[in-house]
Amino acid sequence: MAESLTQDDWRIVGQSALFGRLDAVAARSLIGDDAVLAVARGDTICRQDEPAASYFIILSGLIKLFRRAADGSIAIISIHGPSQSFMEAEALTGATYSTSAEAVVDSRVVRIDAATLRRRISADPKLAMALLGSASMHLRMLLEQIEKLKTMTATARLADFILLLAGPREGRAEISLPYEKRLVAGHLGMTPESFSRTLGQLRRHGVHVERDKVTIDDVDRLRAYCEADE
Amino acid sequence: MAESLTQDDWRIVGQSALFGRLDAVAARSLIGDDAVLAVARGDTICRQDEPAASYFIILSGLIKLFRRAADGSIAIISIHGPSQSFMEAEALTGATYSTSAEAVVDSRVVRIDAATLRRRISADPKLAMALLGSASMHLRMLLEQIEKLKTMTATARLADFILLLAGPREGRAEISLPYEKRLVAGHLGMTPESFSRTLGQLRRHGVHVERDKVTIDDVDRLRAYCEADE
DNA sequence: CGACGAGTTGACGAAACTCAAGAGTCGTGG
DNA sequence: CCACGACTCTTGAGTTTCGTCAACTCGTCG
Repeated sequence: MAESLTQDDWRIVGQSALFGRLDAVAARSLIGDDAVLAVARGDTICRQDEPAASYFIILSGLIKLFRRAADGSIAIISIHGPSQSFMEAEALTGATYSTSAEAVVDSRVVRIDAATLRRRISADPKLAMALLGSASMHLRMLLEQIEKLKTMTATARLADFILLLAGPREGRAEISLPYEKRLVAGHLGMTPESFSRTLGQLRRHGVHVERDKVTIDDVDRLRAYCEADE
Repeated sequence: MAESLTQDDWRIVGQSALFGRLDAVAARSLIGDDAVLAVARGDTICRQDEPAASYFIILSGLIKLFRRAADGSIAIISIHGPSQSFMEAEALTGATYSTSAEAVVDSRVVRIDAATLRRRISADPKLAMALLGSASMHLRMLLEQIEKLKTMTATARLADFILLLAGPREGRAEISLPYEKRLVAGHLGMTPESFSRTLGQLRRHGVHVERDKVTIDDVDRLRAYCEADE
């Protein structure tokens, strides 16, 4: 289960918002030799409401964060990929995990001990700034998500998501969905059924789907629709 | 426009998550003598996407944070009261404000310079921890909000909100809405019309409304409904 | 082959928004 | 003191959106 980091792993850690501005020595001193956690698809990495003893950086794979509501239904909060970190704010403040984390596909993550981090932070103000930057980024992501949930229809949110995948491209674009459709649906706050229908409706705006491949006839046209809704 | 802090003001600042664990001397050194901003109802304190030069602590009144979407519609993110801080993460990381802030009623806030804070943070690791704690708390609030938007119906969200106001009380409870109904509606992600109707529907569950006074016949019954939805 | 899970599709109903009109409240100015 | 306008809140009617339940297809894997 526990391994040590490869050369490639260190490169990915170095690209993270947390360690990007830290020198390699400082980074290595925070990460133990047996810090790598290999998790299979469906494995739980940490559970909502349990004490936050560690935080994590993703080396490979995909991790979804979700919350379980009082009535048992679950809300997917976000889905993260390589070199992204999660649970740092919880671990640092000694709180409980505010979401559960589960591997969407087989993944590898680095587990970093919170107590060690807390000791280091007193000595290194740069580390504090890095953590604050990361927390600030997460705040921004969540704010955007709330804005979209409150102001956009499900159709618009889906179009927006596809456009996010398309990136800054123009004209025709072909992309593949990064993970299962039911997950995308949950991420966007709708049911798989609605997702399927909505995707069908977008055909009218030049979006074609086959399997997990999505083709956009004209990115700008879709973007225009998305902002105007209509 | 600019005043200095009264004795009471310092007390309120001391109760904030940011300065609660800091000694008074450290707090005073961060806050200038003319730091108090008196804002009238409707005044804007800062604007989304502008560079974050300061952050704020509320002394009195109510401040709403909101985002303007691409299509012009606005999403209320949160509403804060005395001794709560906002924009600290943005100010500290030198980013732009991720929401706009506007006074809901006549209010007084302390403006704190971000550059000063950034200098201090290197010297005082406690300050860094206080800021991280505050950011972590905000993250938690937003997560909860996303969970509720994704899993609860508007009716359940409204019931939940009323229960929040009722606090840990049991049995019969009479409370008054903290601010205009249209604001509450926006906060819960619905239109004023839906809010009005939904409030009417809750009569079936022992909720009576007159003006801004809300009476709950049996808090536990409402709580049960809220968790089961039904 | 058969079981399973993901995805799609259909039918139906409930939830929520829009547009529109009306009631009540408050402050201002004549 | 009253009339007016501005604003909030409510109510009504009609429509759209979205979730639910169910059946069915399809690909995968044993």
